[in-house]
Amino acid sequence: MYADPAILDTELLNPPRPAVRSMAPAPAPSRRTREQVSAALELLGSHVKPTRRVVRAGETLFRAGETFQALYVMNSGFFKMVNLSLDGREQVVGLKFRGDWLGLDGIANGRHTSDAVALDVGEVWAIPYDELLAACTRQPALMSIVHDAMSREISRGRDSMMSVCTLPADARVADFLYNWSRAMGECGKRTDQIKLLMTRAEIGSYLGLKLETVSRALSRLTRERVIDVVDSDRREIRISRLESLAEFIGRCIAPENATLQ
Amino acid sequence: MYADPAILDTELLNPPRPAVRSMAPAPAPSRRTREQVSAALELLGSHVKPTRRVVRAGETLFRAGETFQALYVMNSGFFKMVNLSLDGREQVVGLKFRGDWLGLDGIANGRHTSDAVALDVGEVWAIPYDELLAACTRQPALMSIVHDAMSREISRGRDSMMSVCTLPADARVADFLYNWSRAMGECGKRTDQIKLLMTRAEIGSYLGLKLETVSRALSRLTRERVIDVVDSDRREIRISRLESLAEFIGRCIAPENATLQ
DNA sequence: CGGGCGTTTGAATCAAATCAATTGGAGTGG
DNA sequence: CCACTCCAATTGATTTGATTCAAACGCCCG
Repeated sequence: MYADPAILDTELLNPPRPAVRSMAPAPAPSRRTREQVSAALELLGSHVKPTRRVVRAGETLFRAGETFQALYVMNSGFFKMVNLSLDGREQVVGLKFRGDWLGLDGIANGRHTSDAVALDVGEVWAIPYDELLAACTRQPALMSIVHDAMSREISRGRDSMMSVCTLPADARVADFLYNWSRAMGECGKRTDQIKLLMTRAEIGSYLGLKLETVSRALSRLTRERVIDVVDSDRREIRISRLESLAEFIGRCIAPENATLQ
Repeated sequence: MYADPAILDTELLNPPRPAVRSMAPAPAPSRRTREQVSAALELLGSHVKPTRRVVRAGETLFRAGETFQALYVMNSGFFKMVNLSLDGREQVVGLKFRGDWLGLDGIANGRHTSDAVALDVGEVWAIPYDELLAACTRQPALMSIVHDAMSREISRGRDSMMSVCTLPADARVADFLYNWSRAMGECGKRTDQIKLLMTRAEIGSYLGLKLETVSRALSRLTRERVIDVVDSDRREIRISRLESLAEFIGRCIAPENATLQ
């Protein structure tokens, strides 16, 4: 994404690649469709009997430290995953949408390692882990679904890492909006107007920024007509064209090329 | 880790927790023993027939964009995972040690999303994914191993995120050394003297820092007698006491408390 | 011996954090 | 209804931690 053919493959950290490689098909953006998610949920519902649970905004599904015994699949709603280190540092380390699984990090540990906090009303399906394992051996398709979910979480984590480590503040916020909008698309919701369910502080936490920096970035995006803050409480954002967000990011990375050429 | 009872649970991003919660058992640090890893490898070897492959330093096991068809389990050696975005940003997004799995992010995609580059000679076991799936249905214990590996990768990714987003540069480098040393322990190697197999630039990339910043951090750690650069090519690091690294991190977070009290 | 690369270190610069003040709702209670 | 507080957000001024730019060193290798 945000392709800019000007700069490509610095070969800084990697052995030189074969020339063809730049021509290789773009790493597929791991897009899921609403239908795929629904199909997965359906399969799941028919092979295990998940306990449906409705959560309201602010409720906590589980907390770090609690013993792990069930996974949760989101049927609707939004969650943030919050990590707290022993020395008191706290961070939003992930955001979850429909079709995502919660609690995967607990499998290896026997304990959850973060808190799952609902950002809105939603429904999750609780699946005791041992039951899931049993069902997976009977139903290989189910196993694939679980693996896919875990794999996707790994990829997303890396993308976040990339964003945080290689993008300046403004671009990071733009990237955040871009991804949120895409996620809405995957849930079958509108992508051109999104409701941020977090405070600036929470967004900042997720992006490794302070709340003032997030606010300034949003102001700049508004000033440059990339977004509109449709208001009431400043959390409703209109995105005219999704590509303009990508372009904005490109401008942040390769500045002053606006005048160039 | 790096517990400092002074600051605890800011409740900034979270609903207030029940008071007992601070007393809950510390989130288990997901420690693996050398024996656990060996047992897993053994089970794996006896239920699928992995193709053993020896890689030499600098070799690439797979590249982003290649079609995914096999997973790789490390029996020895070290790998870095490198992501390259289309606009030319490049980053080391993960480090892998014995017992770790490579390529998990490809499952959901059908393509690998990063390059796996060996930092040293090592042996990996290649396991075609479809064979693994088949074996998992026959052998539930195998499935658990795979899930554990994925789960651990998810947790580790979040830990990295925490480190990058909430620690200042010096502490990040210290944390990096701490984790590397722990990882060596899990491989059954010495933890008090470690050989960094990366340049400062690579370490910086992994930590979201520039190479000069990494260098300065290492200098400071040396000056404060937390580490020794045992030299030749500056990559061999002696760590007298692992706890002093944790203490150093604590000092970075809560400065000037040295004089306080 | 000379060139290249990784590293260290200093000085200048810059992006983001910090500090601080103001606004504007939402909710409360008189 | 208005005065009140509380909290999220915005914006400006200032500071600071990390980057950038630059120079120099040591080491390996042809």
